[in-house]
Amino acid sequence: MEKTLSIQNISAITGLSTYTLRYYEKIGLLSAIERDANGYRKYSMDDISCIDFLIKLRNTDMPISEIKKFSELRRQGNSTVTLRRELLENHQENVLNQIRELENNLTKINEKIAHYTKLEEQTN
Amino acid sequence: MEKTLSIQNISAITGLSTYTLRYYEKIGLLSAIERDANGYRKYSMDDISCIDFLIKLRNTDMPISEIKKFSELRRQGNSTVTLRRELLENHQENVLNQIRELENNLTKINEKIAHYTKLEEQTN
DNA sequence: GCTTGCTTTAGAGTGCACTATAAGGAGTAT
DNA sequence: ATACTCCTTATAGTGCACTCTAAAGCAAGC
Repeated sequence: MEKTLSIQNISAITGLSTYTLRYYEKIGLLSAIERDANGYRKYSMDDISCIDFLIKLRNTDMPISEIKKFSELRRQGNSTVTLRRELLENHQENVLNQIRELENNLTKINEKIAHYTKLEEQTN
Repeated sequence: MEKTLSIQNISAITGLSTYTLRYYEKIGLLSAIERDANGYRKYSMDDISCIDFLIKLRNTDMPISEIKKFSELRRQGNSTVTLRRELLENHQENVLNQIRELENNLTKINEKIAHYTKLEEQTN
């Protein structure tokens, strides 16, 4: 009685819609998922890890084209570990820049809030 | 001989394309820009500040619909200062959450890089 | 055996934020 | 006066990342 995970299960676990899960598979972000006798998708625990990681890449604004490259490298096996590391290190830099820019912009927003607060105090 | 700023100037200063500048004005992110005798846009220093700030809102992922609300409040004058402050404070929270989530995801990316580095060391 | 509810696929549609095109007007240069 | 280069408007097109629809298959319950 091994646990088989349907597309609905995976949708509930990952938060991605079933549409998105099929879409990601079709465009090659996910390796072809195993099928049962009916042709229904049967997800493994390993598939869940993959999906969780690619969600993190998406959430840090890696474009789908780049995630696809990463997935293809993974499918090519151990010989691509260095390329995968390099791809992630490049992305790491992007994420750091994103954080820095958000922080800079946040400072300006804070200044504006402070300005408005001052105006409110003057009006009272 | 006062300096008049054309749409090209503003494009160069702000980094937004002329298309985008006209688009932002049309949908109401920018208050109607002054025109010269030929109907050409004539931007003021104040317009530049407005544009610079709305670029910061965009860069922190405020949707255009929300920036539009903010711009409309500004146009309504001093009585809306509190509403504008509240809108920005709400956005401030969003930006903080974005930063936090990026940092969490970055941690996972870093872990993956460390994992790959370890694999590379074992292969050597 | 038929309905309900899941699954499959290919392909169409959506929403956001631009980005480009087309048609025409005005100012300057030759 | 004609070409060039800017500007204007309205409107059409693009790219990304989904999101949904349509048509059909299978399987359990009544």
